Amino acid sequence: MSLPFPPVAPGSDLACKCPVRDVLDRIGDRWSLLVLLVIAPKTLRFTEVKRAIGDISQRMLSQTLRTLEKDGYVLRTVYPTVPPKVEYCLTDLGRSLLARIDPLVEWANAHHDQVRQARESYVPPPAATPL
Amino acid sequence: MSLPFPPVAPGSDLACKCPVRDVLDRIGDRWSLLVLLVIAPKTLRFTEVKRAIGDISQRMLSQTLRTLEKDGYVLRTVYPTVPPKVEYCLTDLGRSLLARIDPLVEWANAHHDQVRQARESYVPPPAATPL
DNA sequence: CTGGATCCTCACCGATACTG
DNA sequence: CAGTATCGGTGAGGATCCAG
Repeated sequence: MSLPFPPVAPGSDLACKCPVRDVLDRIGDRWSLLVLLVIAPKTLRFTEVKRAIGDISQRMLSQTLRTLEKDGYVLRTVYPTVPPKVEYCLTDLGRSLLARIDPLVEWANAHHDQVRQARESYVPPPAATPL
Repeated sequence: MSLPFPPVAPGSDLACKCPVRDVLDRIGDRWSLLVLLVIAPKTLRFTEVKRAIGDISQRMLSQTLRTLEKDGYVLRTVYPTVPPKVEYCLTDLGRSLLARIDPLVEWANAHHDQVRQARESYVPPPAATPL
């Protein structure tokens, strides 16, 4: 089998975690990827990240940044000032990952129209022959 | 700003849909990516796809394949035989997309250990100074 | 400013049963 | 074999309040 991941027995503990799922399930969530892209160009503060994305709750941003930091993609720097100041930037690992993601972003921008067109022109197969 | 996507006003209709979100939110769901990877090497039948992934319900496989077909990534071919036979394969668009995803998969396999290690060695900042 | 704690809702998804 | 329909549990995530 040349699959990049093994089949998972339905009953098995999900902890099996093939690399593909383990890594991509994380950055595949609603916000992680956007956060990585936002802080990629330059180090940003919490509020700046929030503003750059726009629609993201404080809760989710905090949570997402924490996970990204935990996975080693993001470096969190705290300045013990008052009011507090916290900066976020990519680690080498984060930049390494993002290098593989950028082509994907470019692709999305380039082929977005094509996808939208496919959606519009799609005709669902007849569910069942009515009388 | 050199961001690959614009900020989204919190109150705004989500239909704004920048390409990045529109494309990646879809394939970023739990199953789409796995399905694409599974049918990439060769055309497969419904049951074969299901078996290859292992833990995926009939419902989600059906639903995922339908969406992928609608977005133009997957071609669905029905053979009017009995019992019915339906085959799924990638379209050119699907292969084009997958070409940008494969590097990501390779990266995941290559750096999985590094990520896992980062997670283990992570120490959360003290929540608050206890008495 | 930077979050943590709580509450609450809704969409996701699995299980099951049924059809062509 | 290849799905659709329905039901119900669960968890992601938004809103809000509070603290350092």
